[in-house]
Amino acid sequence: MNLPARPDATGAEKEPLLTVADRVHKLLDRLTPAEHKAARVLLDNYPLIGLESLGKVAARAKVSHPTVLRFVNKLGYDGYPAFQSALRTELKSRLQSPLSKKTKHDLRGDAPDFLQNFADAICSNVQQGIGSLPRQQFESVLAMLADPSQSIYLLGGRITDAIAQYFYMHLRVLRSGVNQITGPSISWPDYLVDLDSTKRLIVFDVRRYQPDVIQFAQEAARRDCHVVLFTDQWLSPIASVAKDVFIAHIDVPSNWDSMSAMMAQVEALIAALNYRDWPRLEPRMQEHEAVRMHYQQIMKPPS
Amino acid sequence: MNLPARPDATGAEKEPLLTVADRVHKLLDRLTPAEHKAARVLLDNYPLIGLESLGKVAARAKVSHPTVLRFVNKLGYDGYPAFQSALRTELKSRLQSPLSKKTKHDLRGDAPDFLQNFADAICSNVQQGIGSLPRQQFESVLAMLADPSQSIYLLGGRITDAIAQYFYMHLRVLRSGVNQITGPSISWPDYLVDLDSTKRLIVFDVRRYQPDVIQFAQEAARRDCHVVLFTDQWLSPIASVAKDVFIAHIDVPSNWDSMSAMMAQVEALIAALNYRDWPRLEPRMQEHEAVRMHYQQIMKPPS
DNA sequence: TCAAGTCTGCAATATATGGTACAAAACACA
DNA sequence: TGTGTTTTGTACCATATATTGCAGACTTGA
Repeated sequence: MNLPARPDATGAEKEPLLTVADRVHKLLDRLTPAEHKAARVLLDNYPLIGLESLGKVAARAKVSHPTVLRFVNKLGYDGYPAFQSALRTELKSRLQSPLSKKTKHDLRGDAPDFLQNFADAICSNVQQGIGSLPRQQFESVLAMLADPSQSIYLLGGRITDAIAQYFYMHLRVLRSGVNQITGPSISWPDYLVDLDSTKRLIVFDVRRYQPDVIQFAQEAARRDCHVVLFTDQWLSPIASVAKDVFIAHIDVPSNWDSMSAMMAQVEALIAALNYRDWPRLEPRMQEHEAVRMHYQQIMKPPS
Repeated sequence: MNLPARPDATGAEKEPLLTVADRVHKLLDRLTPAEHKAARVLLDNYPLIGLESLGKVAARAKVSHPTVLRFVNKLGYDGYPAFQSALRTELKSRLQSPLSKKTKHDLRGDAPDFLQNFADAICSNVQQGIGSLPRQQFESVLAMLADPSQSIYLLGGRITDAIAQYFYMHLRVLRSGVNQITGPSISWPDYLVDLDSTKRLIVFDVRRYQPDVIQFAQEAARRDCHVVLFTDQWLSPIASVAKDVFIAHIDVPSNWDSMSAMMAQVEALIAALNYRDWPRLEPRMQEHEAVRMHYQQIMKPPS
């Protein structure tokens, strides 16, 4: 699925396609002797030396600080920090895809496969989102979900509402006392009356953080309601009032964010809850299944 | 979170081999709340965030500079530069071993546990689901989604309805003529009147295939409506009447199925659609954004 | 409720770092 | 050898960054 050359409307897209090393190679012969020394040191210790300070690099190359700086400017970066930033982003993508053939693709001008990149990015997000779960927090939320005496309220934003609903549908089967807050936000305050220290609010909020969701969560927290937040790596403002925060990366090579990692976290919670409390849950789930089957029967017109 | 008896290897600890992440995990529980936030930010963006400046990390974690510094000191490093230096050395060795094997395991020194298995299973599903997309079919569905003259109807089952909603929320922004079929299934037949050969039905159905969904899709197909199906590897009965079928694996080590791979497919479609038709979509999306912002403004009570 | 202790951000400070101006050095060419 | 140009390092400055002290905020336990 090599999508055709993308209309360059967003700009700033071309720069990252060239790695720092690429740029160095390209103008290696046009460099002055002292700058050449700096370039060699960079290439020989690529890329980590570039993350050291300007002075360290200069010392290693046995040239003066300004020489290194001039070299970096010639590479096309607006200052040493910009250069370091470019290195970091490069390093980031290299770390994410262990089988890093990316550079080769780029060098050849080969468009890397769009779908494959996309899948890789999502996997990376999923691994990150599940790997970084602090176990203690995970356990405590699990205990909370397992305790039927603690009523649970679920709320999501415009996009994340689907995740909230997904979670809701599962929790409904597993326990009682689960509520989904839906409808126009003007009607949400009705729920606030119920939200006190004996209740739990699970809220989803990702970037372009939604004012009405934030306000609701803050108000709930003010009423001593235990707030559990699912958010992205840039943290919703709700994070400061939430007792538990689950972070999932949502960035993928797209104009849209990806909720897959967040979904995975939710699914992990559901799976763990099941695993943990199976003896207690089994009868309830079987009954659930039986009731649903029976209901389907009586709804079906006799044919 | 090793749900089955945790191995909890108590081997002799090799001090010098402790990675930064190891240290963080070790004293995660002993950290103060603000320090905990810093730790989370570090782990969630590990390790590159640690190479940013103290201030950047503090800002990201929404705590003060000194808090981050105190956290770093607790880790056992003599100042922030020392901490960064440790990260660089660690990164260096990781970059040298080409197949950076199972980072998560190494970082924790743990046996693979429940969560890790879960994440691996999901990733495998995602890769499979996206890798196996026939490109021609992908392209044709893409063209269909891009054509505003073809009205689209979305339908999901009990669990997959959340995915349908998720897709709907995105498509709504990208184009007009998108409808979500919701509510009790008894009311769905109303929609059938509209479904003819000029309309497209996108239906989600996974195992325990839902009779009402199946029946609706079959009836739509009989009326010459082009049906696109998202299903699992065991194929919903709808597959036989659908013009396009997307298959996602849904099995994970859990009593519940995982919709993550299906979600990833949907997100890939959205991303590709964006990528492909960006020039045409951009004005619409910007207007969408502007309208939403403006609406938020006028809804906000003057304070 | 109060008092002891802990935690945390603000502000001040010291230091490191990046950036610039300029002059010495090296070079090219007559 | 001299002159104009390029290259390079020194010295300086401005800013960013790390570090420390302290006081207010918060928690804890009686």
